Amino acid sequence: MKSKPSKPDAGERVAERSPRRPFDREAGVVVAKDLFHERGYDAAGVAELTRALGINPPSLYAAYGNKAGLYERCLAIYVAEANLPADKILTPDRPLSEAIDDLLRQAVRLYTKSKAKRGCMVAEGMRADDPQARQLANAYGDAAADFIEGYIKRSQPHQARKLADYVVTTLQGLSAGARAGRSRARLLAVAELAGQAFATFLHTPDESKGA
Amino acid sequence: MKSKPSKPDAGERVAERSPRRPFDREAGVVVAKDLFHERGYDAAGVAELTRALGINPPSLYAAYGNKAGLYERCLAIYVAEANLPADKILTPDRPLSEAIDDLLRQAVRLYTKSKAKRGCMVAEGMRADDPQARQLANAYGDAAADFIEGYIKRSQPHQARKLADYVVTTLQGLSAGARAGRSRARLLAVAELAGQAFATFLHTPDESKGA
DNA sequence: CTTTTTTTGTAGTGATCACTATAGCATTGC
DNA sequence: GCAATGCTATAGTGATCACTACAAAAAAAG
Repeated sequence: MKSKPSKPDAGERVAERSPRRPFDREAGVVVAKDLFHERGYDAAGVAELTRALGINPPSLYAAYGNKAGLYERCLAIYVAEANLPADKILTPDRPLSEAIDDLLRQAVRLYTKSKAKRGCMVAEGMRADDPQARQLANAYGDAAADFIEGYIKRSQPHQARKLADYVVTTLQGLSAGARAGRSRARLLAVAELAGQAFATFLHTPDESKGA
Repeated sequence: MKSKPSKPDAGERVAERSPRRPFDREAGVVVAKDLFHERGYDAAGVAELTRALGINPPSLYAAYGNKAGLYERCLAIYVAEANLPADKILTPDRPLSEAIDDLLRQAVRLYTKSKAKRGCMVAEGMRADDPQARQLANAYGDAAADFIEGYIKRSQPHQARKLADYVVTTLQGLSAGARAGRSRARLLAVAELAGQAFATFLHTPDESKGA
């Protein structure tokens, strides 16, 4: 993507002191993020986005490059907002099973916080029809999965991947359930079950036959 | 793979390459089902469908009503094909935890059987952007969830819903994982964990606070 | 045979998709 | 003030969406 070069050798004095603010780009990203979260990448059209931002299509493309560029920035602030602060939940000073249980519960609370914005924006973005959007979301999803695996590996180096896969799969299922309209209470019950299940995994050595 | 003639006295003459030959509706549904499964309802366009069926749009609409109507028939034969024969797996004569474990494992095998047709067609259809398609898929998804819940209720009448939610959530997570390209081995490991977790749920009384 | 019904192919419907060329307008440097 | 600059809105790009009017052609009915 391009940062901001308007011309190759034009004057470098580009409005650094009093930047005219035609429309707030950052605020626009927030609005677009909510719309992407609510409708999904594919269903959220450019016309709908520009209407929500109160701008016209050329302004969107001038500011963010294209639809995927705007989506990229939306994803960035979605994870930066730390709605599910994995680094705050998965801390080394608490028992592994307790941390994972907390992660799952807080995930459910996040996924069901808003009636409109259900589920995890990253997890849902990973299933977009547009390959570019999918790749963008996958990057964040993979990073989250690696983070979880790395955290588990501290306590359970042998089956960290398997356990991380279990957590990620559960999170994806919870996100799907939230998107399908399942109530917070029911999803919390599932998270609770998964959490206590995870605790039992740590007590059983490893009876899998592999694949 | 034509098993039943559409018309009793239509004769068996199946023109090989006639410019105007009637097309096999049943076979068309099978082809469309694969395409819907592979690309998803929204991404599978009518033009793509008609190209795959070797027909033109008017034939599709004359035969199936509209795109959603074709999708409905595809879903019907998808579940009728009994790729995941829940009624064969969840039988009353076997232990509950064993049956659930078997269900999860066979689900993973089904979801990862084809490289192109990943995941569960019903679960993925439940997240289509088109509300009609979503409703269609939801009908089958809810039926499956009710079936699982009813089966669990035989052995565990008190927490059947919670346990069924856990199983359904896990299935949705596995389908999402398969769709994301996660390997069969890793998903099978997750199914195994979820299966043994489910077994532990049956031994613990019920420490949940309910919803 | 002729007539009717069915079913196909050609072609095109308006709507919406992401995206942009162009020009108007406000701000900025001089 | 005056041109240069940058952002805006109007309007429209071709492509694709689901869907269909129409008529030729094949099969069925008489």
